[in-house]
Amino acid sequence: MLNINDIILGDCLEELKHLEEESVDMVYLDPPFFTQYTQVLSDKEGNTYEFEDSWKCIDEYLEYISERLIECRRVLKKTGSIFVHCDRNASHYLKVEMDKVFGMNNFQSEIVWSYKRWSNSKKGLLNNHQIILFYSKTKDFQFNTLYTDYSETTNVDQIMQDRIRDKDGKAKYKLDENGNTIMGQAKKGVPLSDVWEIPYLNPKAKERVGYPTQKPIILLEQIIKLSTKKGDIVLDPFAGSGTTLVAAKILDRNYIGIDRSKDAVELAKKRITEQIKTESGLLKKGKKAYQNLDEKSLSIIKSINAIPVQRNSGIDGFLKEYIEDGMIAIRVQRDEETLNETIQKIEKACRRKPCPYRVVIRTHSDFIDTVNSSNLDSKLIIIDQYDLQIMNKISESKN
Amino acid sequence: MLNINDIILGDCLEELKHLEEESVDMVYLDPPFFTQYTQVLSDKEGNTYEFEDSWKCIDEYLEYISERLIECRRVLKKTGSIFVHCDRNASHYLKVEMDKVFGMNNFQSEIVWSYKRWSNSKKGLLNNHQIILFYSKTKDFQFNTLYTDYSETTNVDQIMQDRIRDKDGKAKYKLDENGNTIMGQAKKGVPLSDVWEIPYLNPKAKERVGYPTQKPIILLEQIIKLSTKKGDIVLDPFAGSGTTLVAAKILDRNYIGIDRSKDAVELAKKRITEQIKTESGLLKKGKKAYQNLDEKSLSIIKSINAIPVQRNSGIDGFLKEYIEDGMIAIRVQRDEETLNETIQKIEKACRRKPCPYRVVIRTHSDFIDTVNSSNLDSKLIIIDQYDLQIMNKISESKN
DNA sequence: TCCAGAGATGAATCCACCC
DNA sequence: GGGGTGGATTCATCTCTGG
Repeated sequence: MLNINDIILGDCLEELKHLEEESVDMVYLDPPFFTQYTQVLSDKEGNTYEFEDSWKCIDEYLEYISERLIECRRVLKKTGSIFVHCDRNASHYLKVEMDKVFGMNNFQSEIVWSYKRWSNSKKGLLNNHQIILFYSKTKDFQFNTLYTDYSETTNVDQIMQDRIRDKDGKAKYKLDENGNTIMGQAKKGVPLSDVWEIPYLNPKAKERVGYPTQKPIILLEQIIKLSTKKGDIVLDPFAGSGTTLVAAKILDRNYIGIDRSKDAVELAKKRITEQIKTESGLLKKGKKAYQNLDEKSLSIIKSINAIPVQRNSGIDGFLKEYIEDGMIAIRVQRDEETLNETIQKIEKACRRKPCPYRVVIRTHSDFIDTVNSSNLDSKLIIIDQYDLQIMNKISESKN
Repeated sequence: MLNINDIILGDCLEELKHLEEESVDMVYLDPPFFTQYTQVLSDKEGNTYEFEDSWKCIDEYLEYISERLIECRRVLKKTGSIFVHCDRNASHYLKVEMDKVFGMNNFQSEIVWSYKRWSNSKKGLLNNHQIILFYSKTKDFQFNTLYTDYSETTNVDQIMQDRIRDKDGKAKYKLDENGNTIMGQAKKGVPLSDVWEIPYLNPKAKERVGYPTQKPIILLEQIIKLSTKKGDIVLDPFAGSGTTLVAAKILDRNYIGIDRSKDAVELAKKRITEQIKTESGLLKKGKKAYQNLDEKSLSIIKSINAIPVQRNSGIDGFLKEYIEDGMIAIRVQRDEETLNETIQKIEKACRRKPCPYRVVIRTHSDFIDTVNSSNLDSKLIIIDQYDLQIMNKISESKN
């Protein structure tokens, strides 16, 4: 018997044999990838982690995985599930193996973990997702439906209102005696989809322990919440830096971890005692918190040849057109702003930046005379919105 | 030889043999799904469409696909690519076949088409994505990088400033001799990722023509834009309702479509001729198609205080502001129009209408001198687009 | 022509610092 | 102290070069 809440050093094929059958509630499997050479990756302290994943061919790799999958299935309870993190180049072969071991009928979902990431010059599309296969052992698997917020375009009233069917089977809103719609019970939200947008572990995140391929804790938390309840046992046969185990501990689940690398086991043990979880501002506050551009300003920026920029309170975007040695910053005057305020904002934002020219789009004519023209240099360009220009020309033509 | 810009009735395996090798720039393949029974589906008018996709076993299905894949590869140019829309249940087997036919090295991307869709609550995660495999014929494939906006969390310094690396590989902002930051190169935005969030075709959308598994036109447009240029040939061996062909037509690509079903071929032909026959036919296909065609004009109209009008031949919108005895008509110059043409169009459209003033927004500077100014009266107002005005002011300031 | 190793890449985002 | 902004770090990278 393996101890619960421990990380074992060893090959999971051997170690799993010490585990009783049908004793585990969930398995998260993040196996080494299929690369045909030995990879040595190192963290910032200079520790190296060697992946001995040098397989002669894909079949040898698949046999390696398959043997371990069979053991995983054996130790899983009848109500258990398994989540397999896939290699981009071998995911399809992996799924074929999964079908063999767990059965096509027990395939539940192909989860897409999608994220934005720093780019690097590449011909083709940016690689911004990974696949996690979700299989159950039987059809009576444990599953907790999670709910997300309704999408912004959904008509909430429509969700809230009760409906009945008339005699033709058509659905209608239920009305009370006064003809008003009746509100139904508040619904919980939309059931979780199989596409998960979770930020990639940032280079500067405290959560990072330096282990390559480290996954965000939130990703594992979501998997654990879906498939287990408190007190259940989570197994990670390729524990690595121990993210799964940390997530299990945070959520009051029990865990068993196995890894071949001594460094990894030590790192994981240390990590569990001092859990550090990054508070992702992006997930917590949402994208909206960073958006400084309202719909109108955004449409103006986009209508010309310019790139919008959200996370800056003074600059709305840059012209794509390039002048000698610099970019041209643009700001659209907001409805509640005087022209002076708009100018101050863009000037402040550009103060320490190499902006040879700043452009303000004036959207309304109030307070024009409050602009202190002595402060303006020729590098600040003020352009009137089209309708202002049109009205000007019309009054000119009348005189 | 098959004719270009036509839809052929027949099995693509046979028909493709009439096509010369290395003659096609892109193949979009949306094969029948692997279901082990005959599907009969019907549209809202009660017409039924029968799919004979009943295969005895997965191997038979794969052989069927594989034969056709080989033909597709043969007709593809060396610079060509293929996009295969995958069945949820057979995608992995399909990818194994693709690896065999096109080679692992020519695998470019696994595109995730993600969408939000209500569905009956089954146990498990909502199935909200589909996979499109992107392979090229050789490594010298044609590819046009598309750009998207920066993330909300990106700060402007990242975009503006150049960096260098010291000998330890650490990145720092580049400074000139005075300690000021140095400008970066012109930026175009973020290269497109492999996760595409495109709304699933609304069942009630007018774009829907009743044929099952119809794909949104934007999805196909994106694929075509990525992999082909104007005048290239797009092949769809399972053309179905002809979405690919319509998208190709809209983007000035040539197309060849094949389908086994007489109904499908007729439907696709009808859809394309409608597309060509009346310009306003586009409008019937919904707002999306309209927006797509004249996105830029529409965003300019929307960015000012104006009401967009449906695709009149000469007028894009009217100012909400009212002058004495009439409305002010606006037209945005199209990329392919000279200023003269733009003026003629709006003047013609306004001839018999009470438009005291007409406004033209000039979007590019070609052919300016061809305007015969003697024809212009003061009731025609020409306004430059913001970026033209900005560039003018900048050159003024330099003199 | 293929492989290995060196060198270039560039935006995302958490964190630290500043006002 | 709280909101906003500048800085730093990263890539189971990607591309190019030389043997």
